[in-house]
Amino acid sequence: MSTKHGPCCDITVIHEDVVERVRRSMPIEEDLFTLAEFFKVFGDTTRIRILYALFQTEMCVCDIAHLLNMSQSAISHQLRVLKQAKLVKFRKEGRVVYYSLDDDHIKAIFDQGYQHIQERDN
Amino acid sequence: MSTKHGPCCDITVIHEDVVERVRRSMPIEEDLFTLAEFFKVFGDTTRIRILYALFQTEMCVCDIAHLLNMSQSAISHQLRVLKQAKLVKFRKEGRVVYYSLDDDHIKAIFDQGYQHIQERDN
DNA sequence: TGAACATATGAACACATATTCATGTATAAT
DNA sequence: ATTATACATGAATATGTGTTCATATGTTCA
Repeated sequence: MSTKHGPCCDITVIHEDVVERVRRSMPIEEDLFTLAEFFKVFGDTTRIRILYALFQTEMCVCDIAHLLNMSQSAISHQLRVLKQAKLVKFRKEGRVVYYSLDDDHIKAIFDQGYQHIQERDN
Repeated sequence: MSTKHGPCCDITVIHEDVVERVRRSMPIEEDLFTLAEFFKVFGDTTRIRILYALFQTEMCVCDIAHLLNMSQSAISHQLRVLKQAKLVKFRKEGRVVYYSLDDDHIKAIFDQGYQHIQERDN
């Protein structure tokens, strides 16, 4: 294992060879950004609660708002985020809009998250 | 399907029965919060990049900083977040601190995320 | 047509968060 | 001991984000 030292943009590097090898294995920047953006959607309690609700059945906006004890506007804004991430889809029936899940991976991702947390908090 | 209407905290409810049924199926508030907190950790490009680097090998702080072309301080702060989430562990060797992954689910979660994104962006 | 209603949306505000900067701590080397 | 090094950390700052408020849009019903 090399023990080279050297500054680069004011940063000391200890294992130049390791850094180079890892650098070549890294996914492209754009993909990493997209992945982070995707997980950011799950990083909010309100959106998590909406998704868990939709695991059970499709629901209209005002029912979700009632269920979560939040304003219709707040829910609508969050549904837009979920819609943009293509995690939910919707159908209109008159003036009522019913939202439902639009992805099979959500449950799997949640379960993986739960597993980690449970093992972690022991 | 019932079509009851009624105000609750200024919110109209259309399907009272559906709301009640879903409410009973919801996980407890604390778990949903914890899960959101967990996913929040993945919702940042820097942390995602660190984790991808550590998929390859353990690395010390300054090497990670060099790899990602960021300051030592910025990396150190983010490593603290990853450490608190128990996603990485570390070992000290003199003054050098080597970080590595501390969870088997990370790769699986990332793969699920990638799958969704790939299917979505077609 | 007009009123009521379900939802969407832009702007404002409050709060969270990522990075920088300065500095502290611990270890190694001279 | 003193200096240099690798990392950690608190404070400050800038940027991002969630909710509220007001209002717009589109549909139903009288």
